[in-house]
This record gives sequence, C-alpha cells and structure tokens, in this order.
Amino acid sequence: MNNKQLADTFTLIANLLEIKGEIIYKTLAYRKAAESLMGLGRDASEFWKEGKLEEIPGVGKAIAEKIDELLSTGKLEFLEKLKKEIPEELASWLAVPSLGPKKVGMIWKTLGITSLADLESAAKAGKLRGLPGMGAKSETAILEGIASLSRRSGRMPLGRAYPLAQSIIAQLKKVKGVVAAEPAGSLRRMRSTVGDLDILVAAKDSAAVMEAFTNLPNVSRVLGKGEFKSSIEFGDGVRAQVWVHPPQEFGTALQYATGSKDHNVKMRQLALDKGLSLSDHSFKKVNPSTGSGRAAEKEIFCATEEDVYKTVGLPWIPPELREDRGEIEAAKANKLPKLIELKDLKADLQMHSTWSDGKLSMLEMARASAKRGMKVIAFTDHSASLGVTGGLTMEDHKKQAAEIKKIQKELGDEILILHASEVEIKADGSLDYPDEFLASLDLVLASMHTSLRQPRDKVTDRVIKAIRNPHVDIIGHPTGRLIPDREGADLDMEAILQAASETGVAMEINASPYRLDLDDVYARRAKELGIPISINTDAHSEEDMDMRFYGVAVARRAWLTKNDVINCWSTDKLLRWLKNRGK
DNA sequence: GCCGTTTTCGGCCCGACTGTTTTCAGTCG
Repeated sequence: MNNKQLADTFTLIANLLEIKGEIIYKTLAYRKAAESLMGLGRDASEFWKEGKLEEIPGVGKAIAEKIDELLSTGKLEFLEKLKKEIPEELASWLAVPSLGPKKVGMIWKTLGITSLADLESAAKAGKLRGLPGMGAKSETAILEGIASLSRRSGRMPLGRAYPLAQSIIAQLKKVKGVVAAEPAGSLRRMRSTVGDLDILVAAKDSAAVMEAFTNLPNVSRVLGKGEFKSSIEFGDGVRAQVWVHPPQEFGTALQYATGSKDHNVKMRQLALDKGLSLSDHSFKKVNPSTGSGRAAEKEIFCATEEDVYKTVGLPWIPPELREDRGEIEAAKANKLPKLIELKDLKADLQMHSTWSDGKLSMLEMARASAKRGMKVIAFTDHSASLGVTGGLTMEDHKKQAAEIKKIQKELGDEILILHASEVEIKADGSLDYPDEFLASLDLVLASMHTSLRQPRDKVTDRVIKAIRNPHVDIIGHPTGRLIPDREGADLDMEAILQAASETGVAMEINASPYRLDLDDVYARRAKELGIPISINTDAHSEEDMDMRFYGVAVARRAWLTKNDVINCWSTDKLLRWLKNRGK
C-alpha cells in the first residue's frame, strides 16, 4: 500500500465521519494526516519498518495504529465498521457543489437513498424541497451540481489553469479603478493541478469589478455575486472566483487567499505570538484583558505581502514554498533557498525533431531554442522500439549525426547541439541500444513509455537497472504519469533515488504540464540526496518550449536553486559533467 | 485525533455568501 492509497483511505474516513456528524476536528485530523502522507517524499512503509510512524506530521497514536494495520493486513477494521454505519457511496455526494456533510446525512437519513443516481431522481421528482432547511432553490442547486460534476473531471492541469487565469486577470485589469489583480490559491502556489481559479483584485470600488467578472465571455452560470466575492462557472465546467479588497489591505488579502491552509495556520500563530491577530483584512492588536482577537483601537494594514511577513518578523516567502513543509522555520532562521528562476535555464536536454515524432526540423528547433536564450540543446529523438513515434535505428543515428554536424556549422556558436537519444527502458529493464552504441552518443536520456503497470518490484528494478547502466546520464519523466488522467508507475521512489545518488545519474523534471514528473515532493527528496536535477521541455514543437516555465515551477516547489539543476550550469561545467560520466 | 519554549487538557478556522429563514444553518474556500 503506497502513500496515495493510505491518504485516500484516510480521506474516505474523514468524509464518512463528517457525514456521520463526528466532531469537526477529528475529521480534520484525518485530512491533515492524508495531506501529510501525500507530501512526505518517502514511503510511509519505511517509517513503519523503523517504528517511526508517529514522526510523520499529523500522525499520532491512533492513526499510526491504523497505518500499521493497513500495511500489515491491507485492511482496516475501523473503516469496515464505519462503512456499515455510513454507506461509502455517500462520500461521493460530497463532490456535488452545494452539498456538504450535513445535508448529505440529512437526505440519506430521511429518504434512505445512497446512490448519486437516486439523489438525482429524488431532486427531479421534487422530493427534496420540504426537507428541513431545503427549498426549490436547493433542489435546483443540487441538480445543477450533479450536472456540473459530469462536465468537469476534477482538478485541471496547471498548464490549462494558468493561461486561463492570466487571461481573466488581463481583462479585470482593464476595469477602471483596479490597482492590481493576481492569482491566488493553489494556482499561485503553482501546484500541478488546480481546482477552481482564485483571483484577487485590489480596487476601491468593487461593483465594477464584479460586473466585469460575471460578464466575462463564456460564463455559463453566475454561482454567486456579492460585494466582496463572486464566483462563476464557464461553459466547460471550470469555476473561478474573485475577491475584491481595498488596495491598502491587498497584502493581507493576497497572503490569506494564497494559502496553503497549513501555512496560514502557522502565520496566524506567529502573529498571535506578537500579540496580533491576522485576518485577510489586517492585523489587529489582541486585547490582553479578554484574550480575544477583537476590540483593538489600532489596526495594521499591509498593502504588500512583504509587509505582512515583515510584521510577523519574517522575510517574504515565495508562494511556491507555502505548503507548511518547513518554510516558516527556514524563514525564521534566514535559511530560505534562493529559488531557481526561468532566466537561469541555459540548456534543454530533451527535445524531439522530425527525425522521430517532433513537428519541426532540427534546424528549426535549434533556432527556436536559441531565440529563447538556450546555449545547449540535446536532440533526444526516440529509440527504435517505440515504433509509433518513428524511433531511430542505429543506422538512422549515423545520418542524424551527419545532419547535426552540418547544421552546427550553420549555427556557429549561437547554440551547441548535442546528439542524444531518449532510449526506451524496455519491459525487461534492458535498454533499446547496445552499450557500445550508447557510449558513442553525447548524452543518453532513458525513460519508460510502455508496461507502466508492472508490479512495483519489477518496474522499480527496471528503472534501477537503467540508473546503473554507466552510459545513462538522465532518467526522463521517471514515473510516466499523465496529468490528470494517468497515475505513474508504482515505483519505490526511495530505492530509485538511492540508486541515482550512488551513480550520479540526473533525474528529470519533465516540464510538460501534463507530466511534471518528477513531482515537487520527490524532486525535493532528490535534492536532499544530492542528485542532480534536469529540467527539460520534451518539446515536440516550438510552443512546447515555453512549457519550461512549468518545470521551473515544480523545481521552485521542490526548493531547488540554480546550482541543483544541470540545465543552469555553464556550458563548460555541463560538458565536464558529461565527460566525467564517460561521454 | 493531534499537539505542546505557556499546556498531557483544551485548543484547533473563520468570515462571506446563499437560501430558507424571521435570526440562522450550511457550504465553501
């Protein structure tokens, strides 16, 4: 059982307990534990083997015992009992907008239905109005909620959310009186997937903003429209909400809306330590006589986030770090990393040309890369066994090498081209070309595209075998995941990273917003182990090259600096590294 | 259920918005 399965189990428990009406803090504890497992970076089973489960944040005695039971038996008596009490199917109702645990519980208890289909029929038949606290509007809201569920498939990839949010922001900035507009929430923290789009606007007068926002093109429904907050749904089911704050409190508002929740809990605590209560509006002096957070004569307003952090005695923390993964402590100790930036990237070590499945010739790709400030690129056209991509035979490679020589002459020192290959790690763990041939390439990037559903041991061994091949320099998109649809291979990532740290092989952060693989958590673990990271676009076209932005976002979330990423090194240093690897 | 340079007990997330309400409960972020 891996971390995600454990986390899913605890999330289910939290949902069922909530419907049951258990005290909210108990359900929060299960959710916190689930989140913590997802961000752990190592398998919980390792903590388990060492008897250190309770060292995982948010895991105490009770949850540690449950993890122990799950890992030893694959089952959980507590959950089985709970499911008998509260039908598991009800948990899926919670995904319906406008339905929360209270109403789910109430509807189930009064009408005795458990399936989403029955809920829909009941709503259509008008059986929900008349239930306590529900009227015709609630019924319609539930029906619309069920309909929107089928339209939207959960969270959307960052690569879709980000441009969409930017276009909304551009339109809001045109509204008269708008001083600033910024993304917030997981979008601003650059998580790989985003639920709803959160946008924050600074303006004295909110009415014009709300008017513009609810009248954006392609808005299919206005879900709510108030003085400070409005939310909308687009035709494709994507939802966005906007908050408007006066400019003088934009800093606290943006900090608050950016989250994460856990980061903000710590921020509020730091404020309290200084006798201040922090809200999205301002800091207020805590009244010492009552101990309550109100009744202050003097409010502190912050127009910028820098002021917010300064007020609690911290340097500004980049949004990508705000996950309560040690950033507050690092900021306190003045040990925040100087995060990598887009401009630091000087090399792109995975891209494809018309030699395999790319859309442009090598010359066109090289020129497009140079235009974007790249000094070194590697053509990693696919290897022979990946037939659908037009993979190259060794004979093809000879011809490709000759063409590279020719265009290199044409390009001069504008950009350096490396002759490389994305070599398939085959199902048996062998590579697609013999060692002698691999040794002749400038760079070898090995990755998996097939048989990703092999059992954990087998697929893990496969990658480790590639890592131990002395000719392999980079492992490309290690898990093979596709966002949001396909989970990656069931890898023992700790074992893989240990092997990589022994051999010095670099691990890729594939910058395609549909991959972002390694993810932030494992990339951070890789850094801890001293493994070099390579951020590559995997570009098949010119537009793909601009996706490197998302790769940098993952790297920033992983606390990486430019020294950790081989693509930021000088050409000399990069070539020296390759040479030391036998190239 | 977790957690503790105040604490092993008593805090934890609170405010805007909506709908069904005559003063409030539930949802959501």
